[in-house]
Amino acid sequence: MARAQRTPFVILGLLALSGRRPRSGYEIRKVIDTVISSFWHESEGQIYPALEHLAASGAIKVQSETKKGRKKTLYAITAEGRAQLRSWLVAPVEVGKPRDELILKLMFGSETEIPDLIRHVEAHRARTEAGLAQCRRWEREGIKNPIRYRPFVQLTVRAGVHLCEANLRWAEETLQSLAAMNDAARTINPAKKT
Amino acid sequence: MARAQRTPFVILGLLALSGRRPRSGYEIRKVIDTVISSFWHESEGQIYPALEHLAASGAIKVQSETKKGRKKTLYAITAEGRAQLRSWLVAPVEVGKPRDELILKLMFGSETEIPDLIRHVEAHRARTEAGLAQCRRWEREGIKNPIRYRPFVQLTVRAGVHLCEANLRWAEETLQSLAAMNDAARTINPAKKT
DNA sequence: TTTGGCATGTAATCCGTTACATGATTAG
DNA sequence: CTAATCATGTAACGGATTACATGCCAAA
Repeated sequence: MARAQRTPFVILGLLALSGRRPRSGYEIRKVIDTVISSFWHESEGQIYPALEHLAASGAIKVQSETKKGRKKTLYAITAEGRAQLRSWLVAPVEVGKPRDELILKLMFGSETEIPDLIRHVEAHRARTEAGLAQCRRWEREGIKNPIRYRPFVQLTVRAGVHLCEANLRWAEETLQSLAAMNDAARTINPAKKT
Repeated sequence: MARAQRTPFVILGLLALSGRRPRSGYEIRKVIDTVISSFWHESEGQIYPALEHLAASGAIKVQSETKKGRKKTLYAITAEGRAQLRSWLVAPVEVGKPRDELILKLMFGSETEIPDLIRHVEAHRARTEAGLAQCRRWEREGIKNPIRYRPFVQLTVRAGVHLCEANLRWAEETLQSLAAMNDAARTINPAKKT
């Protein structure tokens, strides 16, 4: 049996949150790679086939619209789709198998030069700082832009904050350890460049 | 172009760390789902094909061994394989696309009952506590079991500690928020069960 | 006028997953 | 004796990724 596919539920969830307003496939794509991009992604080529399949199964309904000669296919969630979404929401969370390439490369650190590892961790720190800044912005935005599902968005933003801060603390600690290891190595072999 | 495959490099890395001792496919599998399982996994069906491919390309060499009538195929890394490993190790880390189902379900929290969300977060907390306990054990083991690559393992263990602690803090905070939201909801609609 | 964003898709391919198959050995 | 572990694989399937294709509209 194959792994449970979650793309349809992401679509259902976003259509449910959008309330009575139907959305086009393009809009769903945009929402996925902006508002939920920090904890979820979908491949481009998955959205439209999933939309088609959901419409065929009755979980969403199509409302085509022609505005200014330009046709859009808009989708709205049905009662059936909402029921499907709920049964998925209450099902136990399937925890993802870990795949952390940075940690893997550190694990194999004895096979490479310390400065290379330092570069990797510095890049990680930079990415994390950007992520934390984004989370902070979202926290502030949430306060002055109240919406029905805002409290839940805040929960996810807080997760981002906690995780980014932990990553930052670890990065600092690791950078210090690596610097110390590098100094020790240079003491033994002074030919090495910093 | 397809996504860069990392299975061969994981194998190469583990063979490099094992020093002069060659390993069987079975041993590699065991190592993957024990010592690096907290930050990396490989599917069962990937190891043997990857091993075959690496042997064909010259990155590893086969050393068959027959011990007590039982044949084992042992592999050791070659100079060529070590060079391939190093060029991968110094290449920029490819950051994984996020897929956090728990956060996703929280995001859609307005479509379900608060107690269901609480169960999800509690399960997450339990998993995280187990992970943290494991990391603590590894930290202690590392101290009394010094090996060549131990400092690098410690770096990865520290990452686990930082991340687990952050997850725990977030879980506590979130559980409190959810409890408050649940109380508020029950005040409005007292028919709901706790 | 040309760039970029809106809008909807398709196709090839590869990665990864699960499940199954097979047999020997060792510990309880 | 039998259950677990050692040991090596294979096959099918499906999901995911990337890249490409197409065309309209608005703004610079």
